[in-house]
Parts: sequence; C-alpha cells; structure tokens
Amino acid sequence: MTDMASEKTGGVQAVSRALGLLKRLGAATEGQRVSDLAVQAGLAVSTTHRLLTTLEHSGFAHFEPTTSKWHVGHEAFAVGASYVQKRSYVAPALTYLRRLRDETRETANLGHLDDGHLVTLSQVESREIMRAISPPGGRVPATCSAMGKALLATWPDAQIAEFCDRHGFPTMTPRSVDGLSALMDQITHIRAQGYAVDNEEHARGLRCLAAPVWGPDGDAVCAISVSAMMMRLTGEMTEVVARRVVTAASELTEKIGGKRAKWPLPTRDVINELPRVLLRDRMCIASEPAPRFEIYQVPSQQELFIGIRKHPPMAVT
Amino acid sequence: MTDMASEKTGGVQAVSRALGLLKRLGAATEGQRVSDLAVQAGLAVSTTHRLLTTLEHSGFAHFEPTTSKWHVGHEAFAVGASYVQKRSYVAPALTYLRRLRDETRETANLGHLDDGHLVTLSQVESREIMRAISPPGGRVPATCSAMGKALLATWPDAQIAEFCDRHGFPTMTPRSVDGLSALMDQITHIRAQGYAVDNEEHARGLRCLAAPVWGPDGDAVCAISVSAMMMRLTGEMTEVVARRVVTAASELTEKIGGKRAKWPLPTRDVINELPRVLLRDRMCIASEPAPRFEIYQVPSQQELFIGIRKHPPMAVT
DNA sequence: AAGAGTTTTCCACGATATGGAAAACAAGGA
DNA sequence: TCCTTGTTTTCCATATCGTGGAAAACTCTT
Repeated sequence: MTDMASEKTGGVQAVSRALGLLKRLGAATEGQRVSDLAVQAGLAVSTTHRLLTTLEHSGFAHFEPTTSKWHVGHEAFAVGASYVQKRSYVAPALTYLRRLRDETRETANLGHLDDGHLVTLSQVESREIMRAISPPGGRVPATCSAMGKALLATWPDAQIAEFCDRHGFPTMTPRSVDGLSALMDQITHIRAQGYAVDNEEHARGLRCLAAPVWGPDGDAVCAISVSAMMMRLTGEMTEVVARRVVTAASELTEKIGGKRAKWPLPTRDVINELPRVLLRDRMCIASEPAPRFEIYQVPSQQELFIGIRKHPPMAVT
Repeated sequence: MTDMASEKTGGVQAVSRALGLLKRLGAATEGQRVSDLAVQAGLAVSTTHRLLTTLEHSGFAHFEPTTSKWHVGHEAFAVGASYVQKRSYVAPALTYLRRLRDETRETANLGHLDDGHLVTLSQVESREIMRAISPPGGRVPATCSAMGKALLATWPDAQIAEFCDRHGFPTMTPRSVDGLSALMDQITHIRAQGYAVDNEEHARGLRCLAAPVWGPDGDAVCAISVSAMMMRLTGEMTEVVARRVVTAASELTEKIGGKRAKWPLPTRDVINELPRVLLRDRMCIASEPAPRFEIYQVPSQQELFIGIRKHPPMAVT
C-alpha cells in the first residue's frame, strides 16, 4: 500500500487523485493523517489537503479534529449502500445465507459479477475460530472464485470465451484456473452437477462451493456459496455441503420469482439423507461460545421464535 | 432533484462535480444517461462524460453498454462498506435488531451520530404492509430523530448546547423540536426513563422509540430504535415496546463490552410481564406470509437451530 | 436507407488546480 | 513558562490541466 505506482490518469487528474485518496481511506483500518496519505499517494501535502477538504465538503470524507485523522464519510456510505439496495435479491438472500451458515457451520456468501470480478455483496460469518471471511465489497477475478465460475457456467460458451479474451486469467494461487480449456472442463462439470468448486484457487487452504441464483428473466443474477478451510470441507462433506448450497440457491431463486434453471437439483430424498452425514465427527471450536438458543412462542401467533437463553423473551415454551 | 442550485465549489471544482454526479447516481433508482445527468448537474455533456469516465476508471461508476446508462460502481460499494465495517458494533447488533423486529413486529434500526445528523447504519424491516423504512445510509438531523435525541441525551448539557449552536434546529415536520429549551425538556425525560421518543418529528405518522448503546470507554456509540406507524404504536404499547428497545440496547452494550450506563434499566420482572400485553389484538397483515419456523437440533451439538418448514433441515426434534 | 437523438472524441482557450514556501497550530521538553 | 519539533493549514504566482463548443461516431426508429 505504498506508492500505487501507476499515476494512470484515467481522465480528470484531480478527480482520479481524490478517488485514490478515498480508496486509501477505505482500505486503511484506522484514520489516516494528511501527511501520510500524501506520501502514500505521492502528492504534495497541500494538494492532498485540498482534495481531502473537497471530499469532506461533499461528505465523502470526514476529519476528526481531536485526533486530526481522516476517515471515510457518511456520503460514501450512502452511495455505496445504494449499490446493494438496487439489487433486489440481496435483502431476501440474508435469510437463506444465515440458515446455510447454521446448517454447515461455515461462512455463507452472496456475490455477483461486476466487470470481470466477483464482488461479495453479503456474508454471514462462520462461528469457527478459523473461518473464511471476504467482507462485502471485496473483489476477486471471476475465474478464481467458485461463485464466479458458477455464474460463468450459466453463460453460453461463446460468451465465456469472449469474457476470457477480455479479462484473461489472472491467478491468485498456483491452483487458479489458467487457460480456456481448463476452465471449460470445469464449466462442464459445474453444469452437470449444479454447483461450482474452488479448490485453493482463490486462497491457499480455502475451499468454496457455489451455486447460481436465477432471476425472473432466466439469467443468473447472483450466486450463493459456502467457504471454509479445506481440512473441514473434505471428502463426503463436500457433496453434502454442496447440496445445501444448491438448495439455498434455488430457494432464493424461487423467492425472487426467478425462472427455475434446467440445472440439476437435489431431490428431497437426498436432502433428508444429508443431516446424518453432515457435521459428524466435526471438531467444533467456536470462536465465540456458540449461543444457546431457546425457543419461544408469541402468544397470539403460531410462529415460533428463537432467543438467547440469558435474556428470556416472550413466554418460554 | 433538478438543479441542486448551489454550485458551491468546496475546494477543487472538478472533484466536487464528480462527487455530485456520484451522489446522483446513488440517489437515482435506476441507471442514468449522460445527457440527463448533465442537465441535472448543470454541466456540459462533454464535461459530464469525462467526469463519469474518470469515475469509471477508478471503479466508482459503471457504464452499462447495452442500455448506455450509468450506475454506481463496485468501488463505491467497497469504500462505503468500510464505513460500517470499521464500527465494530454494527455486526453484532444484527442479532438484536432481528429479535427486536420479531418481538415487536416493527422495523428495528441501528444508527449513530455523524456531523450533526443521525446516520442509519443498519435496519431490519418489519413485515407489515405499512412499515417504516429508512435505508442504511440515510441521514436525519439529530434533533428530529429518536436515536439522535437518545444519543444527545448521553452528553453533558454544555456539549448539547454547543451542538445546537453549531447545527441549529432543522425541522422536518411541524412537530420537530425547535429550540434549546424544548430539547432540554425532552432530554430530561429521556435520561429519566432511559429511552427517547419521536412523535412525528421526523415524518408525519411515524413514531419512533430509541435507546443508546454504550461503548467500552463509557461513551454512547450508537443507538437502537423501533419505528412504526403511530396508529400501531400507541398507549400502553409505547411503554412495552420501549422496554424492549432498552433491553436490546443494553444487550448490545454488554455484547460489545460496553460500560453499563447509569440509566434506568428494565427489571427482569417487567420484562417477563410484557409479552402478555404486547401484540395483543394487533392486526397482522403480513406483506409476505410470515414464515412458519421449525426447530431442529444438530445431532452432535446442544444448540437448537431454526428453519423454515417446507425445507426440513437437519434432524427434526 | 435515411433521420433523429444519442454518445464520444477533439481542440484551442483560459480558468483552475498545483506545489513550494510561509504561517498557524499542537504537543512535548527543558 | 517558553522554546522546539512536527504537524496542519493558508497563500500565491505559474502553467498545467480541465473546460465546453462543435464535429464525428454511434444507436436505434421509421
């Protein structure tokens, strides 16, 4: 995060520089000082200060006078939030992601393709100590991601080829897909089995299983995945978790009024078989003591709700 | 959303203009064309196009070639997401918000103060047809919001006065607080009862109840609220829901290791009394059929999980 | 194929962003 | 208390860089 080298002025210099500063503010874990930002961005301090002031006037940056540090401003949040709010499948997805997380005890993700990359839109974290996290907003080259490959697989072959021409095969690990033929081999598998696999193609030690979610007009709009350490997602577990992912994806498809794909779907029998296998003999070292849930019922309603033991809600069953 | 009038160049003109365009992209419900943006912003088409191109190079804007419309880009999302990710209380808050929503059947919100305004950080929507929504990223003058007033009430009087000097009393409805003495009257009540009320001070027909959440260093860091149509949050319901809100806020306080406030807290007895009153005789017209939950248990675990009936998860108890 | 309504590129002009240097702070240290 | 040091902030002359008109390249309609 030092120089960002390329002073690639993609148009208006001042704007590029300001946006670069904004990115740095976003990437930094804590507030940044003017002078630090200046050297990082290779700009004069006065220029940096002026740009930051401009960002602040629009609410995109915020200056904390007590610490004299700069932070991302509320307007950046507002604009960024609109990115997901306009995608109507994100909100309803949360329910399924949460359930997927609880079923598999691993991290569940929602993502979609944007400019050749898979952008993580939403995520429900595993409670395990070692867990995969890719915070919303994160980007990975589509071909290095299970969700990305699951979505590509829904495209016609010609379009996939064109995509690869344009974006190439950036690799993130030695196991990342490199080359069209390798990719198409995987695509074939994905179409046959209904889900995509990422074996350490994104990060070493990480395995990821993903399935596409379909929109009303018959195109895939996003994907759902589960990501976990390889050692915890191995052998028969893979198949079991994959079925869960596919189920979650088709539930979300249904929820958003999507056209059911022609892809293979797990039969009810298969689903009901799974629990016995799933989670057997798993080491469970929760990073936070797994909350003890308690079931309770709203008097006037039929629904059951769930709460945490120490704060008894409603009438306890 | 026509002219935005004030060409107030808060520093670097080009940057201000670009950020203005970005805001418009965020505010618009659908993609915007170059020419429309140009007239809205009062800029030459060529200038607009150049600025948009610059935004695109940095990933803050995205051009959809098929429709030739501009949208907010992934980088804006990434930067915006960092705004909440850096506030460590947002993620853990979701659990309590969701519960609060289920308990009260109304919309639950999380917000904090930023630059004199209350910024909504997170929200779990009611399932009612008529429901309050204030999407994450939204801003209201602090004094027009229950959460805002709840947070102000945690400050020393002198600081509140200074705050009002600086920001004045912008009003959003005829009932919005206007004037320091009126505000301080409310503050006194808030401190006494432990929660703040907003009676149509933000929007006509909307009532809101909020309580502050405390951080480790003894300062309030954010607030939790429930907002609903006045007609559904009236009389004894108000007190009942308020207690729920206070409880949720103090649970979150505890969760994030915050210093328990000296504010009044509901006793356990009170809490257990509430459900009988709550939700009695309520019209329940769910916008989506309220899901029927089913409880199930992970074989190797003690915890109980909850799922939706039509897709039986795990072994059913 | 022709036409209207776009988006995109080009270019000379001068408005405007730039960075050095100096001034105003803020935080320690003697 | 008053320096000293390391900041942040303001100022200003310079020419760089952004600007908007106009023309060219597109897209869809008719």
